[in-house]
Amino acid sequence: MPPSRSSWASRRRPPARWPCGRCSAVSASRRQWLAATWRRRSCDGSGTEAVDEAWGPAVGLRTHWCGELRLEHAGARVEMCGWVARRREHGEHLAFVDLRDRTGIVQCVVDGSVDARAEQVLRVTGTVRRRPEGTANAHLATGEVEVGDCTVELLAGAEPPPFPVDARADDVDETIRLRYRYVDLRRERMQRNLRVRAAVNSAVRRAMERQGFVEVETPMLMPSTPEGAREFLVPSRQRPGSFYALPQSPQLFKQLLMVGGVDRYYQIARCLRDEDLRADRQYEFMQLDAEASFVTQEDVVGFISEAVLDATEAVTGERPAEIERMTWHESMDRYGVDKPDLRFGLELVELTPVFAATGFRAFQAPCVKGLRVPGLGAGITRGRLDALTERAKALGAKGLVWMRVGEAGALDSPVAKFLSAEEQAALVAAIGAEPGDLLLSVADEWAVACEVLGQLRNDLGRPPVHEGPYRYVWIVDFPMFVGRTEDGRPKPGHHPFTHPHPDDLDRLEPDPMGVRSQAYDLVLNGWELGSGSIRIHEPALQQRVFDLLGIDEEEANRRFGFFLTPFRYGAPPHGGFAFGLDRLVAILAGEENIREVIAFPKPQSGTDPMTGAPTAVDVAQLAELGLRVLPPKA
RNA sequence: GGUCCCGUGGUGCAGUUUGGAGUGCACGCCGGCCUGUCAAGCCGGAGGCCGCGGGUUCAAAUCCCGUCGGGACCGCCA
Repeated sequence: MPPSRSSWASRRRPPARWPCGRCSAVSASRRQWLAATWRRRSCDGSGTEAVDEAWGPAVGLRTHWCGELRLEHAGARVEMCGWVARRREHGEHLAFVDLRDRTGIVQCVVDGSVDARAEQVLRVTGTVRRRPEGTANAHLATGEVEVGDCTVELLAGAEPPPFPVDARADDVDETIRLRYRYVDLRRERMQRNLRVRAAVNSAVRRAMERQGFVEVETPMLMPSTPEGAREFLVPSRQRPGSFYALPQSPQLFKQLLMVGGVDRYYQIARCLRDEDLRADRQYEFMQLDAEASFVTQEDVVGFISEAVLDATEAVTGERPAEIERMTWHESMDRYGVDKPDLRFGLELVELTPVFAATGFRAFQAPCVKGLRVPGLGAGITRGRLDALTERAKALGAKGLVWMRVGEAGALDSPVAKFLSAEEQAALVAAIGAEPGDLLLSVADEWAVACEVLGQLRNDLGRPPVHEGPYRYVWIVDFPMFVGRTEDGRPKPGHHPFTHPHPDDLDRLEPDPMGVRSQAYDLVLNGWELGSGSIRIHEPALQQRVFDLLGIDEEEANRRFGFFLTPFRYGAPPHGGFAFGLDRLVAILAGEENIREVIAFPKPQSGTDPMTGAPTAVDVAQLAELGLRVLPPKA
């Protein structure tokens, strides 16, 4: 069932300052286009009014900001600086110039002609006045007033912009937007996203400091640790042939800060990973990184909850309810993923008991899971059903059973004839089927059945990022190990320093795959914001875990030596967390793609259309580093 | 490394299925007109190696092969 929209709708009201096409002089086609634009803007992360305040004093070449002028300013002599958003000339006696700065747009009236071109930089001096009767513009925050008797001073000329500097640029090829990012950033959407980001950073800092955390910076140049993500390497000039690595995260250093008695550390840290880019991944990204000593998992969860709830409130003006908890097992069982989107229902239904004694071979499996999609059964095409089946197979299922629910609960499905009347009735009852529903089912190992249906659930029901409430959830009790290596060793689910769940310590050796860890993820609307854990601080326990992983003392010292030695000098119990600020900002700004909330991001290719990076470098520069570039592979 | 989608004046799109002159739409740009517009309006104009290379053909934006660029996803991201 769709998420409740009532509270959301009131918060996400359309920003009245956008044109809606009701202006009489606009042609029919333009009016249609404007209306479409207005609709699009109206649901595009506009619940961010809380950040549209506090511009600071207008000083220097200006006395006021463009976007702040209201009726109360009528009569004031004002000076403003900005870019020409729009010019409307009416012959030699009257011209309008819409001047834009980061706060908004105001209409300036020139009694005469003006040679203003788009995106020129102007300083305008004039007098604020109420607009003449009938000429107010309800779509502009400053629409009740205008600046009259204007004189215009040209501060800088401008070539025509490569794309319209307004909402139309949303449709422009992203490479072009990035090549001219300095133009793109003038747009309201980009300005708003930057302010949302700043508000989140600020709120997070204040929350951490209020809770006694101290900001400490950690090195960007560190030794390479080939675990996990691929690293960026930096060649050493003084020691040719040796390399630094840029940090994937401050993980190791923050634990050393705990040994160092800092007790509560946080940092808004830049992290770098040389992995392929995605809508939610950049080479370089920002994390709130935190660690605390002498604390439990509950304490860490509390600290971080405070930070993200503060950040949410700072952006939206509303504080979400306390963040709920869910075990990893429950999340997989009910939603089929470890990062459930709780904005919509479509929960997975347990059907194993229903088919415990079935004669239908496809359902003779350790686990049978079902998904009821209300109303989708009516009118769905065979092609769509085939596509769903293919999707399920691509996700690892042996197949997908689909059933359309007809009148009186009759099941329309290629496999209906294999199911007894009792089984069909029990299925309808268990899953709560109604006429018109589409039922999907996967039978397999528990994990496969859950994961496949969980992905289909997202495919079929997940709302756009800017819709619905903010549904944070903590996923706890992750398994300590996930899968096995080729030689049968368990693989760590989080990282090898994660503390096992205290209740499971005795099962570590006999049943490692059944051991839970004290690792926890924070999830918001189906996005994994970040993860954390209580760390192992006892060398003996660390050795037990290394033994399980097949890491002997020699290898441990070689790989983690600088990190393990300090733990012999008195390491407090500690744990921490890190979450991705770019992702949090994107969701709070209503953006599907974190590139929209980064001032200068890189596209999927990893190259920068504006600066050209990465570039070749001079041979002499390489020689100084003791490097030579191999010829390209044939 | 893989799968799929997209490259047509400065921008966004039609046109490609079924080959027939760079054919069209909206915006922008340049010039002119216009005293209340507001993503102004009216008139006129300029602007194209249809990403690039090769092939098929009398003829290629269109069909085929390759390549480059961009995007989404899988792998990857402890």
